[in-house]
Amino acid sequence: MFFAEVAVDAPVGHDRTFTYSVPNGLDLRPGHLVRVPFGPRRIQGIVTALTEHSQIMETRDVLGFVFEDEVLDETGLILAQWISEYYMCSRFEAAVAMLPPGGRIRPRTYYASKEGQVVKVEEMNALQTRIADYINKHGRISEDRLVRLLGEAARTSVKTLVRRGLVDRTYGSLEPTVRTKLRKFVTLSPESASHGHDMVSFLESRSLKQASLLRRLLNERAPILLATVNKEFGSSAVNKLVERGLIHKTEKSVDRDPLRGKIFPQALPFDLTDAQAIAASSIRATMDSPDSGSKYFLLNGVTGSGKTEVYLDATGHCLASGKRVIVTVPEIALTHQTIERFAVRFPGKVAILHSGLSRGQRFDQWWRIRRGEYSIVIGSRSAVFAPQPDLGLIVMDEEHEWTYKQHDVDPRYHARDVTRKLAAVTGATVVAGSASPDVCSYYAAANGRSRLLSLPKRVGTPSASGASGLAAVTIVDMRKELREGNRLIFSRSLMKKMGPTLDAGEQAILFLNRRGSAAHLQCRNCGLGLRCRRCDVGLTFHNDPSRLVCHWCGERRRPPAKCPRCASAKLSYYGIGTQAVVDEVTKHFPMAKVLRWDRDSTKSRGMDEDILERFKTGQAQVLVGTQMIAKGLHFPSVTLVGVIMADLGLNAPDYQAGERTFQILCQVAGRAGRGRSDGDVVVQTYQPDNYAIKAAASQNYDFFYPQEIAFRREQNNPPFSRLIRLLYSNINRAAAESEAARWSELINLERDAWGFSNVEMMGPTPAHPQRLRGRYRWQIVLRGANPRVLLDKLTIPNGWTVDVDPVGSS
DNA sequence: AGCACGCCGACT
DNA sequence: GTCGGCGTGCTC
Repeated sequence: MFFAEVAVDAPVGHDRTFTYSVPNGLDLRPGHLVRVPFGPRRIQGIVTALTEHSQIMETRDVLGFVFEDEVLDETGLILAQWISEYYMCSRFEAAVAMLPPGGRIRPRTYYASKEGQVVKVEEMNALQTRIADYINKHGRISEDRLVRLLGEAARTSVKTLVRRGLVDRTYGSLEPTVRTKLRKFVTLSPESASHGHDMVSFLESRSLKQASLLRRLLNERAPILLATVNKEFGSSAVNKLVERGLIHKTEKSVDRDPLRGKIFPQALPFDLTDAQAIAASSIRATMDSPDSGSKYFLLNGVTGSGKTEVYLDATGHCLASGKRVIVTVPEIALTHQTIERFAVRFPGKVAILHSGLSRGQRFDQWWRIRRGEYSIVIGSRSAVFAPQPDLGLIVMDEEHEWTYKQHDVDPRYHARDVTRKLAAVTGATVVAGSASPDVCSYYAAANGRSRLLSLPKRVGTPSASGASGLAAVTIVDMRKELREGNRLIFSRSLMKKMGPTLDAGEQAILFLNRRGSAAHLQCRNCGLGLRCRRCDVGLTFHNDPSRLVCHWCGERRRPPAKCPRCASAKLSYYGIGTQAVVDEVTKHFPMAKVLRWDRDSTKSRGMDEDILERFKTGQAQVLVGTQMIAKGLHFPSVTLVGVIMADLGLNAPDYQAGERTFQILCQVAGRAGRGRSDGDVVVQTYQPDNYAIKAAASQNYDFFYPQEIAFRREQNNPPFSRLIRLLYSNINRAAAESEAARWSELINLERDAWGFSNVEMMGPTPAHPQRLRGRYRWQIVLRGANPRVLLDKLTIPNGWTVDVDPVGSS
C-alpha cells in the first residue's frame, strides 16, 4: 500500500499537502500532475512525495494522472516549496507556472434542467424565474455565464433550485484542452519500401496517378500529409493504394514550432572588447570551477556596451560543457531582437516561451524543452520555470525591469529572486545584466552576495565622438521656457534640433512618460474631470477612434458632448498624450512621417514588430511613444531623442520613484547615436536639479547610486529592510476602510504582545488607485529586517492578499 | 468551489 | 418552533 502526498489546487494554507492512497497498478511518481477527489468534486493536484504510511485514518484514492510523464522534476518540487513558503501561497499555486501550458484545469460548474424536463416556474422569486428561463432556453449553462448574465446573486439562487431538486448540477472536464496536434499521414508499407520501384513499373500501365504517388513517397522517404496527397493525386488513388497494401494511413504528431519557416544564417562571434573579454573570462572561470564563491554575476554596462555579446559567450561556453541555458527578457515586444541574436549564433538550438505564442505553440515548445531538445530557452518572466534539464546558466537581461515581478496574481514572485534560488538548487551560474541595475541588486554586489562586472564604454561608436561614445545630453528647464513665453510642448532647444535632423534624413524619437502625461477631459465651466466609473482614476483621451479609456480596468466609452454634471458643452482636453505630440510634430514639420507606438496603438499580435520594422527601414522619420520605446531597441539612424516631460512619475508616493525615473531616462538617452553619427538628447523637465534626472542625463550610475542608497538607508527602505504589503478590497467603501482599521489594530496589538519592536506597521492607507474595478482598496505595509516573524503569528483574514517584496506600491 | 454548521431574524 | 440567508471552516 502506497500513499501520495498531494498539493491540491484549492485555497489551502501555503504549507499544506493532502494524503491519498495510490491504487494498484498506477505507476505514480513525485512530480506527477494528478486528478484527485476533494470534498464533493474532482480537482488537480501535484504529487510531492510517495510514502508507505499514512497519518490519516481514511484516505481516498488518486483518480489518475493528467500526463503520463511527470511535469515537475526534483528541482521544480524544491522550487515550488520555496515559492509557496516565501511568497505565502499554496504549493499548487506556486507550481502553476511550471506546468505545461494549458495543463491547469479548474473544472467548471454547469446547471441543467432535470432529465431534460422543463424547469417548473412555480413558487419561485423573480431571479429564480429568470434563471429557470435561461436553463429552459439554453439547456445547459455554466455558473460563470449565469453570474455574468444575472449578477452575483444568481450564485445562491441557483443553489436553492438545486437543493429543491428542480435543477441538475454537473461538473466540467478535468482534461486539458491543449493537446498534441495530430495529423493524418500516408507512409510506405514495409513491402513497398523494399519492392517499391517494381510496383511503380507494375502500376504505370494501370494507373498513372497511383504510380506517381508511390514514386513520390519513394523519393521523399518520409510520410506525407494525407490532405496534401488527396489534393494532388485524388483520394480514390490514395485509397486504392491503401487497398493494395502498398501504403498506410498513419497519425503523427506535428510540432507547432514558433520559429518554423524563419531561417537564421549562422553568425560568428564578434571580437570582444577588453572589458567584454574580462567579463566573459570571469564567467567562464566560474562555470568551470564549481566552488569559486558566488556564481551570480551582475553585469553593469551602459547601453550599447555589448552585454548581449557577453551573454552569448557565456552561453557558448555553457553549451560546450554539455549543459543548458535559460534566458529571460522583460518584454515580449523586445524578445524578438534578443531571440534573433541567439538564433543566428546558435541556429536550431533556441526555444521560445512567451504569452505572444498560441497555446498550442507553447504546449509543443514546453514538451520539447522537457525532452531536452533545445539547448537554449528564451522567454519572459515565467521562462525561469521552463522545464530545462541540466541547467548550467541563467541569463537575465535588463534585470532591473519591473515586469519581472508578478504583482496581480499569486504567487507574487520576483523572477530575479526565483532565479537566485533556482541557481542555488541546480548549481547554475547567473548573469544578470543592466545599464541601470536595481539598487538592491547593486547593493548585493557591493556586499559580496553577487559579483560585479562592468562594461563602461560603448562598442562600435565613431572614435571622434569622445571617450564613452555616449550622446550629448541637454537638460531644458521647462519653467524657464514658460516664463520666456514658450507655451509649446516642445522647448526651443528641441525645435532647433528637430529641423536639421529631419532635413539630414536622420530619425528622431520623442519619448513621453505615460504616468499622468495622458490627455484628460475636463469641463471648463464647473471643473469636473471625467473619471472611470469603477476606478478612482481619470479617463484618458484617445484619438482614432475618439474614446475615453481607463488605463487600469480597460473600460472604453465615447466622450460625452456635454458635461455630465453641469451640461455645459465647454469640455476640453488637458495634459499631453502621444497623439498630441504626433499632432504637434505634424504641425511644425508637415513633411515628416510620424509613427506612434504605445500600448493602444499595438492592440493586435504582430503589430509591435510591424511598427518597429517600418521605423527601422526608414518608412517614418519620427517615432513617438511611451515606456515601450525605451527598452533596449537598436535603431542605428536615430540621432535625436527628445524626452518631453522627464519628471512625471518622480513625485509618485513610493520609495522607488527616483530609481524608476533614472532607469527610464537612462534607457531613453541610450537610444540616441547608436549608429554612425553622434546622438543628441534633449531632456525637458520642471525639476532640472533633481539627482535622478541629472544622473540619467549623464547616464552615470556612479553618480546616481550613492545618493539613492543614502536615501534608502536614511529612510530604512530596501535593501536595508524588507517590505510586505497587505491589501484588502471590498465593493463597499466603508467596509473596506473599517476592515483595514480592524486588522491593523489587531496587528499592532500582536506586534506589541510579541515585542517585535523592529517591525514597523505603515498604514492602513488607501491603495493606489483607491478604487479599482469597482472595489475600494486599502493597504497595510509591514517593514523591518524580517517582517515575516510578525506575519507568521497572525492568521490572514478573508479577502486580504499578501505581497512579499512589493514593487512600486509603497 | 461546495457543503455543513451555527447564528440570526422573520414568520407560523 | 421552523425556514432561509449568510459567514466560517474544512475538504486527505
